[in-house]
Amino acid sequence: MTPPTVKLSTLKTACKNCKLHQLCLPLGLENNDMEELDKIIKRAKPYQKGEYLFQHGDNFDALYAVRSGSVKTYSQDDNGDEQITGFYLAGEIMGLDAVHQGSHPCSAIALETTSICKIPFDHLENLSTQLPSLQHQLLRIMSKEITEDQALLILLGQKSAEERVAAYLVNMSDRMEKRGFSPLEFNLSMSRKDIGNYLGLTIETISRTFSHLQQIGLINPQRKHIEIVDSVELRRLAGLPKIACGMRSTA
Amino acid sequence: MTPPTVKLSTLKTACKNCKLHQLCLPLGLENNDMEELDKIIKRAKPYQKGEYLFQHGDNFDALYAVRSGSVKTYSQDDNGDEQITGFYLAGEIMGLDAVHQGSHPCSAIALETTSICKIPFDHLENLSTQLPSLQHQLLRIMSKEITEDQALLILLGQKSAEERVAAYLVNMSDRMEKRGFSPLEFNLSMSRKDIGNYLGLTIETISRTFSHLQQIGLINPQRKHIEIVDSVELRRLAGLPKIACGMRSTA
DNA sequence: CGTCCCCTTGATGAGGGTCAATGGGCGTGG
DNA sequence: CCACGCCCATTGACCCTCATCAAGGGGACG
Repeated sequence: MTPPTVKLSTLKTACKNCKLHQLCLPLGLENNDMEELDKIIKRAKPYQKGEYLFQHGDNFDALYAVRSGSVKTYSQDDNGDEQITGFYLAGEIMGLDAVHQGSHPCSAIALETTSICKIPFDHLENLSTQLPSLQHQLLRIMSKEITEDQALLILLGQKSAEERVAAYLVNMSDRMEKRGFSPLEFNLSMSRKDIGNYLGLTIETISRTFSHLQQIGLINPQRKHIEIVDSVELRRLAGLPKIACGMRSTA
Repeated sequence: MTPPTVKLSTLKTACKNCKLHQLCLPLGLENNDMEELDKIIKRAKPYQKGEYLFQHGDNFDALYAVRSGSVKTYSQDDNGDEQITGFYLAGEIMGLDAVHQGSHPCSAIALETTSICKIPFDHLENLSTQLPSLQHQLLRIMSKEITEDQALLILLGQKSAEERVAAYLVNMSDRMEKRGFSPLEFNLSMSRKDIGNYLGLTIETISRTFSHLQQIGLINPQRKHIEIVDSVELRRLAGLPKIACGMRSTA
């Protein structure tokens, strides 16, 4: 099932009333600090599927936190080759890579109807000097982004197609669970093509690998809907014996 | 030529007298702010080739800035697969990925005799709340790390062996130039094996690609010593028409 | 001078890319 | 409500790049 549609009333919820605040920037903030953060956050109308949040080269002025829905980000080089660098779910923050250049090095597109909290970066920086716990959390989130990119590097540099797909599914499963959804049955908002690009594989390989994982009884894919049949074995295949270890997780 | 050996006297140079400060953390700091930063930095004796700066799982308490020499960092997963995530030259900063977990997710090994500035992270965080320009620079450096990892993702996800190697050489060339060395003639401190691992290729493929690039008159590799014969064409092959664009650069 | 390690080069094969055809939802319009 | 068309996904056949296996060269260092 897709994440439940969010009523417009809840779209404007303040951070301290937002059920995501344990997954998001406010993590670790006192209540009154959270109110300060809340004051600078802008909540606009939802983006439709396929709509750009920002594009490569756009001036950077704010971070984007997913409130509901999902987003893909991709960078492209001068040849036009595109690489999806991340899928972002509720509570996750985009735009951290833009701080350095002052402009966005990648583009972000909504994968479904998606609502967003925009956090003006200059205000956030100012506030961070006054709230050490906010500065700390901001640094932690950037650090996590690095860790996740590096986990993806291992995947692309060292792993077979099957290992990559298994790791991807395990990662999505863990992230679904963190958001209160079933870890064993969920919908992927991204296409096979997107998954393939993200994992450095072609759409055909993704499709074949899904089929094979189904044949050996690990998953049961029905188009976008994924049922994980044998979570233990899937994790073993992914090379992640225990719980999540890298890629985009949360907290 | 390897970067010139640094006399011990210069090892203890304060930030404001360090010729690297335009490439390093102090970038953008006023002179007296730089002195504040300087007070918290620790400069230990050089690491020998092959020596660990820190290892996967070590408690995180400081960032590591390269003063001279070079370092490789690599992460490993539960299967023991290793992926080199970066090569760090003078002025570049390691350990940013450890902020999130509070322990190092990767290991760092000196590729040659290397001197380091250790920056205790709790002190740095405290100082950052007092010096907005330091906080800003810290965020910029973390952001740059993300951008560079994402450039490597494009390389691993989308590019052929030849394109990867060409991009790697162009990147090294640009970084050498930023440090005042010749961009057309320099020494690689890392082995072919390390380059291969970094680029998601085998040592044999690296060797063959070097040979081929030599045959078509783009480079002239003599073991560790690389001469770039046709920089323009090499950049074109790398898909980087103009100047540097991604991977680890500096500033 | 010998040994070790790193690098180079060649031969072979597999994993996954490419090309092509078919199937199945879903949205749109009649 | 149904029909059409489009897009996404699946599956098969073939091929290419790069990994693997193997052998040999050449510095560096004792």
